[in-house]
Amino acid sequence: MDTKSLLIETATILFQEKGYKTVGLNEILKASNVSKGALYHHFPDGKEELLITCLHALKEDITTDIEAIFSKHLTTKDAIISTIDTLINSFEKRGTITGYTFSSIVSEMATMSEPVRKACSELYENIERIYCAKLLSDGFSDETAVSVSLLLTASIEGAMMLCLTKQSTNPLKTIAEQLPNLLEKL
Amino acid sequence: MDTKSLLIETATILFQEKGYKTVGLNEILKASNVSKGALYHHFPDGKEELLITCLHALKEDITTDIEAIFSKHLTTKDAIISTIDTLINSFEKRGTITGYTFSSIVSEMATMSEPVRKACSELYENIERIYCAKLLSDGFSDETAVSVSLLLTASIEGAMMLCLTKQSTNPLKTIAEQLPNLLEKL
DNA sequence: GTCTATACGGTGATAGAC
DNA sequence: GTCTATCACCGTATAGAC
Repeated sequence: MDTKSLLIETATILFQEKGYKTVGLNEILKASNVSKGALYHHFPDGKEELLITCLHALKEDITTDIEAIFSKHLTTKDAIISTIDTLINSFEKRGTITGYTFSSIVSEMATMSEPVRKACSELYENIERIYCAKLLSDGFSDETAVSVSLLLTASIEGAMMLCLTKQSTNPLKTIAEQLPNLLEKL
Repeated sequence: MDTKSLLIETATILFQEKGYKTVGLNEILKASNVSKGALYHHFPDGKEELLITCLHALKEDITTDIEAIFSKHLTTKDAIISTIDTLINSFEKRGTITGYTFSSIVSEMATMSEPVRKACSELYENIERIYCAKLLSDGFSDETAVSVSLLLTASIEGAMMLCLTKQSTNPLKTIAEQLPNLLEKL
């Protein structure tokens, strides 16, 4: 793999696991066996440019993954359960959730850097768009679809936070039980 | 006010607004007009001890505030709407949410420091306990009350994250519309 | 209890050889 | 394109006077 891709890949994992400020350039460099000079060659604006590039790459990956899950299931209900299952598995394997969340980056950087905030915003919008499309195909009205897709995104993101805090997958499991309730009874 | 309380108060606000790593000791000291020597007199273990103390104080404050709101309303539905309204007002006034969330600290520190993780965990448990008690008094079963109180906590926390990202209060407003739906149709 | 001055490590970033 | 050496700066933490 080329140096730039390697940098993006390792940095993405580290940022997701530990947040932005916590991860130093040296840590990324050591983990990827790349020199400081090479990094600044590919990312002249340094750490923040690297982060934004990571977020863009992450957007593509997440979109692809969730779309794959959603195309495999007929209803939003089934697709959401399957999505949450994937998150639970990821959490049980790695202890942290990588690949789907970036809450640490949002809460650290949303108020500090406008470009980063925008990149995060686009990411959430993409996720909501997928949920929304499925809800529409389920037969929900435009308005409900938009509202519910936001509620789904919020509750999943919040549940991941609770999983991190309680160091348990129970929060995700609980909402996986409760959310279908909501989707059926609309 | 005594130095120690002043330190806790200003640090709490800054940590909530900007996260843990982002806020330097110097920034806290300058904002509170306290010297470095005084800080290390009151908090010999430094920054992390200060953070944990802040989280404990925050737990008391949040518990008191939410309990006050919940005692003013008859049903969980009304109480939750009122709670979310408070959050929306706070967000519209200050631009960031202080006083109720600490997501930045959770996502930054949960995997890094066990004592901090524990303090955050206690905070969430307190909030969920209040929700749960009200749900029981609404007549829900034990099991549903526990599950729903977790879903409420998760969706509110997640919605605040989305508000931060989108720089809008719409996410909170949307879930304020959707959650009653869930509470009625159980 | 509070102050100032200082220590020391690590940070992001740059320069220049190859 | 990649390396090493070096930069200035800021972080937390400490020491000792008052």
